[in-house]
Amino acid sequence: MNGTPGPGPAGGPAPRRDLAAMVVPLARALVAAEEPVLRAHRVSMWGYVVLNALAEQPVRTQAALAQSIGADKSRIISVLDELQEHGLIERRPDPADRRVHLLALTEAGRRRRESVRAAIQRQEEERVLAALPEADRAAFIRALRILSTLPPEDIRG
Amino acid sequence: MNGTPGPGPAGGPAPRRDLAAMVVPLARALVAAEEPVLRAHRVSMWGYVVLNALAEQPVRTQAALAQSIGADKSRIISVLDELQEHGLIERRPDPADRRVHLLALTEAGRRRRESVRAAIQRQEEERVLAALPEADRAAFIRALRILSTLPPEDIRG
DNA sequence: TATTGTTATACTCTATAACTATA
DNA sequence: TATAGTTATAGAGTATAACAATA
Repeated sequence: MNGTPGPGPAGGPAPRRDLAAMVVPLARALVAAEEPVLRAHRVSMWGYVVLNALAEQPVRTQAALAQSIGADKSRIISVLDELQEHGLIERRPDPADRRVHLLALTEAGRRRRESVRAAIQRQEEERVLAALPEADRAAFIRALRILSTLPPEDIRG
Repeated sequence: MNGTPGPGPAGGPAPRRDLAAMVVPLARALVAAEEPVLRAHRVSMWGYVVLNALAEQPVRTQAALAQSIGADKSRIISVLDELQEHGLIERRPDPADRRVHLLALTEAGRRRRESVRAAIQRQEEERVLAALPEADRAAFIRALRILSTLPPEDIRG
């Protein structure tokens, strides 16, 4: 309700809520906001995560892909199955080691990812970033970029 | 690895990852960082959320409390049981309406919440905010404060 | 009949552990 | 024997629905 909640006139360090207490609800809201967009584009949340991962770092084995998105290797299998059925990725056995499946985006996959991304980011600009003082937007995104790529160990201690 | 990933020289709007793709991993890392602190203070994550909620808006019914923290009323019951066992909150039947239980922090609860909060925020200053350019820190917190209190409907559309 | 707190049930995710095929 | 991918099982967390007491 008010801008500076909390302790009285005594002063002291300006009180703030814990970062987690602010970031977690924001994360939930952002994910919820993506859901209708993803549905409209016929892609699941994990499917979109995988499309992004493959677009950012072209080829990899399934285990490496899983690790890069913080998932278990068993968890992404149904996701890959579905993406493949829809023609968005290719899975081809590696001639050099027939145990591994080489992963690659198809052209359709690349296009799909682009249109989902455009729709999501447009919504973010209009509904999220627009709520911020214009002078703070760049700093906010800069901070997010830094913190989201910080190794979790650095944060845990 | 590099500051400005992505598309080549063509230009266009500076590419960025989706906000959700940055905020979700950050949220996970922040929660993971709180866990050892909470364990050391013998409070569960949900317990701490409840202590904070009660400290910020003193008295309320269980249903209202649940709603204020985005949980189902059935989900907080075991949490309240445990906090009460530990003497951190009081649950007293409302004389005016004997269906409702009036909730209140005990003095021990208030103190416990304060020490957990101090420990968590100290860690956040040292490990998270310290990673940001100093000029960006205030803007980052300002932005979080605004966005985390934005009604989810405003974000979803 | 509607509402508060509670308990019981079901469902969704996720992690773990077995299994196969290659190496 | 060790590893990549897959499948099956089990566990945690959450939501939904039924219940008793009170209004």
